Amino acid sequence: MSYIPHIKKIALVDCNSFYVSCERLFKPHILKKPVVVLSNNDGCIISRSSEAKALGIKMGDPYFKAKEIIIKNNVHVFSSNYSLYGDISRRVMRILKYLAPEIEIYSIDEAFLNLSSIKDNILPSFVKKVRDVILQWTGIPTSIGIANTKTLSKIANHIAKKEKSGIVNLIGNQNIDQILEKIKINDVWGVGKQMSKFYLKNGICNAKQLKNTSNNWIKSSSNVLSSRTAMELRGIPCVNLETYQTKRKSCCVSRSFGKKVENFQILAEAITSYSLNAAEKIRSESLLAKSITIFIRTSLFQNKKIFYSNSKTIDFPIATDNSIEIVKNALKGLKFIFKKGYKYQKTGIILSELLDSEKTHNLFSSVKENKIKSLMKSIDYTNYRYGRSTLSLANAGINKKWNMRRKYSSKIDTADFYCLPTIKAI
DNA sequence: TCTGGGGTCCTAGGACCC
DNA sequence: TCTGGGGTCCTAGGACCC
Repeated sequence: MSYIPHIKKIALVDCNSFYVSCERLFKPHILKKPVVVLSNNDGCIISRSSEAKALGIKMGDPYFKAKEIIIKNNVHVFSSNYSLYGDISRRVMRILKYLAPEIEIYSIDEAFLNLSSIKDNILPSFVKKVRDVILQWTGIPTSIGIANTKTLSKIANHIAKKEKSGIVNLIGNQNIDQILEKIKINDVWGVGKQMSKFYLKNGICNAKQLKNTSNNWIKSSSNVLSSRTAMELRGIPCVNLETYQTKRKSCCVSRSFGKKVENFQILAEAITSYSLNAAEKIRSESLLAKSITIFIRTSLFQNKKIFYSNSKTIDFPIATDNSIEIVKNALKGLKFIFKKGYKYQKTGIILSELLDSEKTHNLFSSVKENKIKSLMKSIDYTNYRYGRSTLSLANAGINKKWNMRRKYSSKIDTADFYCLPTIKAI
């Protein structure tokens, strides 16, 4: 068990209904109204304003199932716009880096702060300032939970969401057991669907009960991660703060189709386009891929008898970031697993065993390879400058009829000059 | 008609070796 | 004829996160 003594105070900063808050930035008229944001393809509900939550709309609900409530209550609906959310996220994180001594960016809308060096007497005013500055500079409301461990700071944050101040500090709280008793077992960070079911079967229904369960029993009936969670509930830090950004180990690009696809050529277009996308991504992070996995599948929600899912992994002879090489192998893999007569719903590729290209030297690098490198560089620059897919391979298709649905896009993007919000002078 | 996408880590079990 | 036991490495699949 790893014990991490230097962390004493951890804050979790979480943006409230982040995607909804981003959409609201440029549309003040939806500020107090129920709003939801849909996943890719307008499939599921992935962000809800508090007003939408109050209507009983659940996280992850398929859109078509919630449609009735949505129409009846005049809920504002948006397709997701990741370019905008990513840009706003970067702004929030920049502020946190500026204000906090140490930060771990945990997800697009969350960050852990190490506040161990901040004295107890100024902690409340410090945290309030963080919250106020983010709101003032970006317009994004946040909640902040403070505790001795990451798991407890998650719980503090969970409670802070309902507080008017938006801030909850559990450090030194004498009634911690009473608080943990009110936290349902499936709301504990690190306890998912399967473990909840198992714990409930064994009479462990809330965070307090998990905290008081023996480590040995947890470890033997589950794994080390679960026992770490229990330790963290006791206030013993076991999950470290990752303050430096490690390079990713894999890169996946996949999408569901707007309409089911049977035709090989259309699948090939999609796979080509996703491969180009992934290749560009790893180049921008100076990574090289050692292998590629291509996968296709039919819908999970239809007739199980006609379900087909398959994948193929191909190793590159030499780790690469070359778009042409990656596309070539992706199509080879697709040919291998494609079966006629199925209505495909989703396809994608995963580049894995990623290496840091700055640390990798190829003994066989040649003049030809250097030429390819500079070709990739100019493609990336052009696409950065003039918009993605300005330069592409003909194989990726021009019309992209298979592209996903985005019926309710706000078409605002603070990261793209041509999609900036405009103000009409009257 | 319509049910997201992108990650990480752990474990069990097989293959292989001595 | 009897057919051991312990170690490592790899991979697929599962569970979790947002």
